[in-house]
Amino acid sequence: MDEKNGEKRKPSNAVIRRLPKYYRYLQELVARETMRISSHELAAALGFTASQVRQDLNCFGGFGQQGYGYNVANLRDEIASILGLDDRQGAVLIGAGNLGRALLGNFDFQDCGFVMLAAFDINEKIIGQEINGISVFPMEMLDDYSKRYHPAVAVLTLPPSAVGDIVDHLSELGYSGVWNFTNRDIHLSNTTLEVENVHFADSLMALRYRVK
Amino acid sequence: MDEKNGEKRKPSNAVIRRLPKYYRYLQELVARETMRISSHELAAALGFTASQVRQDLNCFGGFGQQGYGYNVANLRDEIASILGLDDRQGAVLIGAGNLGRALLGNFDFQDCGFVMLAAFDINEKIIGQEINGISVFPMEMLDDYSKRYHPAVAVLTLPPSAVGDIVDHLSELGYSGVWNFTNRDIHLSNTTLEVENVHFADSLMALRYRVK
DNA sequence: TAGATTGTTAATCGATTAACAATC
DNA sequence: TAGATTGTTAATCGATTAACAATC
Repeated sequence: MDEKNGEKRKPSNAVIRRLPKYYRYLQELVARETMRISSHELAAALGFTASQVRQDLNCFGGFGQQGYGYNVANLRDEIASILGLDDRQGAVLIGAGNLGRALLGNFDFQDCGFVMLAAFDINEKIIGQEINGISVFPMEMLDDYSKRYHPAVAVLTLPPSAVGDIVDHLSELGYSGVWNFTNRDIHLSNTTLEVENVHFADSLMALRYRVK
Repeated sequence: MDEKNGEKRKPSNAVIRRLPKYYRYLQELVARETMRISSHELAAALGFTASQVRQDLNCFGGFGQQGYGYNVANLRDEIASILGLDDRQGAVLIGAGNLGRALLGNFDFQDCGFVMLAAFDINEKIIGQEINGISVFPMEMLDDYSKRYHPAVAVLTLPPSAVGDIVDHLSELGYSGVWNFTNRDIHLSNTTLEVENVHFADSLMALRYRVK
């Protein structure tokens, strides 16, 4: 096979994490009706280097044209497709407290390639509510619901104390990813569950270090 | 001077971002009354390598002891001190919507070396409320308040459309950092303002890529 | 003392940057 | 065509890993 068929080299994590930034900026350019952009311009706007931009994009294919640059709308679409944003997967939210409700109310899951299907909570006062069109079901219904609708991803916005072994359980239920807002890192090697940790505290501590 | 006085080499960003993870885990160990830990154990718990752990820590000093390892409580304190968690700086929150209120209500700013002083909003219904002991003032009071109390950091939880040139203004007001939850990247080179971007969308898109 | 584990230097690996021929 | 800019290879830089003498 000799590593020549299909895509070039497997994109590193660093590359993947830059893709949303390209996407977001290209989206802006489309809105402003900009037609073309060079790797230099793109780099300048995002604080990267032109080399880096070209290297990044060439992990996935040659989207540019010599002497011209990149077609903005086309590149935006290509990156959307690489990330999977052109195809929506189901998601549920577990823990409809303040943060959970803030996400349900304000965050655009569709933009990120997901459809928010339902929320689950243990709090009687919250169960039965509808937030931005999403119903909050009792936690006991999670299993049945998951088996019926097969959501791909669970958003964990419950208190750290309530996490327990829910992650293993989600894996058993067939989830393929977890967006983890609980204040504990989840790193499993034994399952195929993809975990994306969002650590507010880590982020703020890094800022604390820098403002000393 | 020859780069031999004081700390060894300047810690890279990658190192800084691992410090909160060490800190968090050491905090747990202290709670469990574990006395000592080796670089191997620490590495295993966090998914790093022992070499990496020792390299990281030795950016700041030799906190261990041959044949023994590291004293848990001592190392925890050292890292807290490096991050600045042993000294609190003032912070204000700008935009007391859902996300802002979720942070005010649930997030422990003290743990991260800050004291939340006040919140600001333009919404009449929110102004005057008190959330977890923090008063919400009208946006117009931000300037006076900042000049009087000199908070170090502003937490930006306002809608992207409302951001405008607030960041430049904060810089003028003497802020030294911004914790940015608005969905636009802020990268300035001209000011000394430290910016920490929290990008939910980028994070979820990265997960979307991995669950394909 | 013998065993364990650090601090630190050297080797490796991977990611970023530079350079340039290809070509629109 | 001449100028611009890509795709890609090579060079550099930085971060991670390995190795081991120092030493508790």
